[in-house]
Amino acid sequence: MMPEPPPPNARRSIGAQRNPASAEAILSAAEALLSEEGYGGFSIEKVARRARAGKPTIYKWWPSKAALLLDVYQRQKSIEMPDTGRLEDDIIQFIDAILTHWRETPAGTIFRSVVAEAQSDETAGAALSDFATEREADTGFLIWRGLERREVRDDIRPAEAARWIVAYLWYRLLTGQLAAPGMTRADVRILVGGLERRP
Amino acid sequence: MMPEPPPPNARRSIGAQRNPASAEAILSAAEALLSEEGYGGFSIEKVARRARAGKPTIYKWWPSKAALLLDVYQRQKSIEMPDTGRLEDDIIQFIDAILTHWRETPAGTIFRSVVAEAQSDETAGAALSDFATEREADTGFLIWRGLERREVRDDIRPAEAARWIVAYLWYRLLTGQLAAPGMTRADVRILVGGLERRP
Amino acid sequence: MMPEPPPPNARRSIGAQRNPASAEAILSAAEALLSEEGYGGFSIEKVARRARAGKPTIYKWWPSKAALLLDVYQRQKSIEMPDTGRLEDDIIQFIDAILTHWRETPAGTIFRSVVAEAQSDETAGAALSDFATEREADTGFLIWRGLERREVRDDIRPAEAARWIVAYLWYRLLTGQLAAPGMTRADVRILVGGLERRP
Amino acid sequence: MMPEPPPPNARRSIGAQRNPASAEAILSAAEALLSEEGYGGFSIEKVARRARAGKPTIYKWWPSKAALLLDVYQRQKSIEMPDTGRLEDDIIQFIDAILTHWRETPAGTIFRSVVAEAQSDETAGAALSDFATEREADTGFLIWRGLERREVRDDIRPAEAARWIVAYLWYRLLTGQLAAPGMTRADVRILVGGLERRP
DNA sequence: TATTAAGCGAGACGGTACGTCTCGTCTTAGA
DNA sequence: TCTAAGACGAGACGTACCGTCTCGCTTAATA
Repeated sequence: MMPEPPPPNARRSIGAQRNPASAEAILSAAEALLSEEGYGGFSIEKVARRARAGKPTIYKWWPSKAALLLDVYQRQKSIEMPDTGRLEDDIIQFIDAILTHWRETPAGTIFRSVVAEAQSDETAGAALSDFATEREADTGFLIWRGLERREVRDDIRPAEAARWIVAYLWYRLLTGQLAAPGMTRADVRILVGGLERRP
Repeated sequence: MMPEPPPPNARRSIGAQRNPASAEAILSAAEALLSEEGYGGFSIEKVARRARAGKPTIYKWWPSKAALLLDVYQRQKSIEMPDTGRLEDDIIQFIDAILTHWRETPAGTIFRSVVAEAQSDETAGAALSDFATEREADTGFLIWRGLERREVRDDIRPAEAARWIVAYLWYRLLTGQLAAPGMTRADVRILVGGLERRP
Repeated sequence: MMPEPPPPNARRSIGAQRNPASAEAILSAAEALLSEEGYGGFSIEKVARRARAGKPTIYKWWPSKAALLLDVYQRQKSIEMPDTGRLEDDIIQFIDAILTHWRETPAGTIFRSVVAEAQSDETAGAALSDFATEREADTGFLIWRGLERREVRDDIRPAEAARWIVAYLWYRLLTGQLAAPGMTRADVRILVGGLERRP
Repeated sequence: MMPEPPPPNARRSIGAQRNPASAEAILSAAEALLSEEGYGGFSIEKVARRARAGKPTIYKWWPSKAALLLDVYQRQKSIEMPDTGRLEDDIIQFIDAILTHWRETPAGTIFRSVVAEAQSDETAGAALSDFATEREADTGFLIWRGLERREVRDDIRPAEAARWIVAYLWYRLLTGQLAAPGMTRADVRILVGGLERRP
């Protein structure tokens, strides 16, 4: 009935300050859980069990499932921008690198979870919206470099153009089309070349 | 101990066949619930209560939450294809019509729910993937008409081009950017005209 | 979507230990429910509702309906052994006291429920069997005192003789013959005096 | 969606009259179900499935689970009264014969189910009470023959004395003490000889 | 050096929802 | 008119999580 003393090797409080080992254990457990069971099998309860952490400890630092998911996603390593010297190839390589990353690491599952969570949690929704804007800006660098190289039309604004790329990436993820070799090249040709017949 | 007989005006069995009134009541209740409380407040339990239906009746016909959500979404009325005589305006009007539809009817919330559900339910995932392909084909009609009118480059394949449009629509929905007047026009200009500097 | 916090006056956790107030509320609710609706109207669901307790709280401490019923029965106050100085009167008074107790308090309904439950639940079956043995031993005290007083034949073993009394009590309960004044006296005469014609 | 035609070998209506084959199939299915799964696994639903009968057909002829259980019990073959020429042996043999019957055929399980059902169903309760009275009368025959043989005290009334025997039998059944060789002999000695020390 | 204050694990708590089972009623289609 | 079939509203089953609360311990910062 009385609480057992914890096993001697357990993490304990380190005083009136956050224990980084706990935060680390929780994030790792969440990541592992997501990659093993996906969003459907993800719960704070399981994370706590796996991390040997108390639920209130989790809620204290991440007030919602969404917050924890976002933190887990932020931990994933980011993708380097390719530099082939040619816009079209840059975009293709960038897209394929991200799709591969999503396919071969937990990152894809984690991000799908964030998107799902954002549909029912307003905080996550706002965070996702901000994140999207940020991705547009980052990705805009590819376009900006194309402008520098005078490959891209002068009236193109990098972030707006990048919006198409980000949307396309999410769409591939959410529809489960992460692995479709060749698809990217054809699709990117359309975006880069436009739809209009040239005079 | 004995189950109460239902009130005399309740829906009853109409024999060894599905009662369409129940199906209707369930779908309506689900739609109303989604539009009032969103995906987060959606549960089979609440749908059953609201529809005055038994849970087993729901599970009998829609084996998962995803199946019910998809059926609710299919009930939404579809959008007519605009025909302005000009590809760019067709696309802009089409996108804005859908965004408006999503913003002003429950359809947006419902579809966000379907997407969320698809991230944890494999069946819904497959259905969403199929649905996406279907939308690409439908939307491809706009491009095809542009080909007919010789507005569009000969080497463009309608469904592939349409994929960009569908992805863009989903992205606007999922990031909560349903109402951004003017945004669509600028973005579509990029897709239609392409990124490349003309020689 | 978010679970409502319980009303401020509700029972809450008192830490990582069982809250006796909850246990008490649950047992009381179960007892009240049984006495009002009988075994047929008894369900864990109703007990939880009535006790304002969560179902999992009940299942945590009483893993089956049978366990809860047995605990509720154990809470009933026990009957004092009469001491009239004469075996036959002791037995009659004992039997009538128990029948009255069963008739005028929830105890009778509760014990009938335990017996019923024991017919489909193995745990309850074993518990009932143990309980019966215990009752035989307890009731044997009446016989033992008769032996002490040299009223009872030397070769009688108290618990065996008491088995007849316990069986008789259960039979009266299960056949709904709790109130039949005079019946007990005649029946007990048979047990005490035996069937055999004396030489 | 439309109901399948039944398999060609199914029992069908034989017109505007009760089909005895259905009644038989239902009773057999109920008996088999009880003996295989016990009272806990017994349900009208399963009986109907097993008998390939419609639930309304069952409810039409047996208005409650209790009624069906009682009918199933009545179908069991009855036990012959032993005639050893000596009261005590008659009673021992009678008791052991019934316990053996209950132990080795479905009859024991069925009767336990009837008793359990009688604790929540008033109809079954009344039927069980009547049944008990009937058993007392039947069993009284043993005592009556003892009277005839002048083995039994003149003031003993057969049905009352038999009540002890019936109670004892039920008790052995309900506490799961069907198989305890030797127990019966010692216990019956007490009943027959009485508790009182002879002067 | 002693006290306080926060963090920590553990886990109980009131709840909601899950997906399944059975209840007893009802209607149909077919013989 | 009776049958098999099965849909129906109702509601209980036992389990998983939710987010909150309290406990008893541990430790760093403060007094």
